[in-house]
Amino acid sequence: MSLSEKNFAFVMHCGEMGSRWGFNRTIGQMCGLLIITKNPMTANEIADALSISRGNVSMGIKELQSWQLIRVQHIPGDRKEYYAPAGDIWDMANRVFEERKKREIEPTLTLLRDNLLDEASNDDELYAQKQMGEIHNLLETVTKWSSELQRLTPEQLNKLMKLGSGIGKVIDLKDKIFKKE
Amino acid sequence: MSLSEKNFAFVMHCGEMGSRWGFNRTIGQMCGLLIITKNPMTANEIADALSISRGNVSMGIKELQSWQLIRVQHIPGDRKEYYAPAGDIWDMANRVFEERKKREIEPTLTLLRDNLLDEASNDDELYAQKQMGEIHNLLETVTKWSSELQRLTPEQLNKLMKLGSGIGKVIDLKDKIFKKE
DNA sequence: ATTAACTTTCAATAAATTCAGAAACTAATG
DNA sequence: CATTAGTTTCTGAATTTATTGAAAGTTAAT
Repeated sequence: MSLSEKNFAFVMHCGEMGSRWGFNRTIGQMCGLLIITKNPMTANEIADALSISRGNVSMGIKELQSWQLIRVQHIPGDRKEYYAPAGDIWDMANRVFEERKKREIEPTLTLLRDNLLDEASNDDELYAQKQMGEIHNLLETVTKWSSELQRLTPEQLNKLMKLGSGIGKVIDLKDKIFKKE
Repeated sequence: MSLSEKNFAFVMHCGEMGSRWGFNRTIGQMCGLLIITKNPMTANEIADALSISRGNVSMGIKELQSWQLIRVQHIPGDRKEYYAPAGDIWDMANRVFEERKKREIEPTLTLLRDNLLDEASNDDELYAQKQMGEIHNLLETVTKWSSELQRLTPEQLNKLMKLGSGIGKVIDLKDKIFKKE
């Protein structure tokens, strides 16, 4: 079974975006392919569909599993492993987001925390620490926020978004309520 | 003037994170360096501080300017260009975020919009389109949300965050209000 | 108009990443 | 336990990306 032109274009696009999203081209393609393919696929089918080596597929599978983006399925009486996306689009996006947070934010937070523990011993260090403090705050805020948001279902999120002229209003809203109650 | 050990560690860390944040090692280092250095620096000072070539610094500057992360300053009676961060940490983070949205989300949105215009001509395409539709929704939501959030000052954001046990509550809040008013 | 101070560009090279394909491994089957 | 169907690991080649340093470009002062 080979891909329609449009579906193929999508898969190739996923490849091009792959590295921006945190993995590499092949892995991006594999991910896109599995998402738009109704039935789980074997490693060989993936290799054929994308014209890449079997070994490469194996590596890619390992990587996608480490991101928790795909899962293995077995078909009774068949020894092959079948791969499918792990969860719906929303789930997958959350996982990517989570993983990227781990890679892009957490290491820096750790370093900054350490660094901020020590006293600054001169003017340059004082200024540097001030700036690092700012970054630290920012990253903590982003982290907290994203975990709040991830708790919401897409529906809740949509609701929230439709609040009107911006989330800023919500703050006023909240103030109003606290006055009333 | 050379960096203290701690500041140097920070700059090197920025380098290591550089590629994760969307640029490369050198550019990450340059960005970190300029952020923690109180006074604007010349290209040569940057090259010295990081032990990289003058040409490389020039490239890096161009790139950082394209991200709108640094700006040039002139000192009267001095022909050299002095570089400094453009804005505070919050501003810079917003710019990085904005730029990454442009690179990581917008191209996909464009492709998906195109792809979703056509009728699916068979079962496989139908399923694929359903999935692409999901991705499209997700990305639109993320895009809208992030622009809402970026309008807020850090203070507003903090206020919002302190709403208590999660932003989810705000939705209930909103429902309550609509009943009342 | 020439020089000096500085910046940018670009071709050559170095370094890192990706990938195919072969070899090694694992587990089910007879 | 030997065979076979399947998966994983590894190596070096190819590709891509980053970096240098020299040459070209720019600008301001003399």
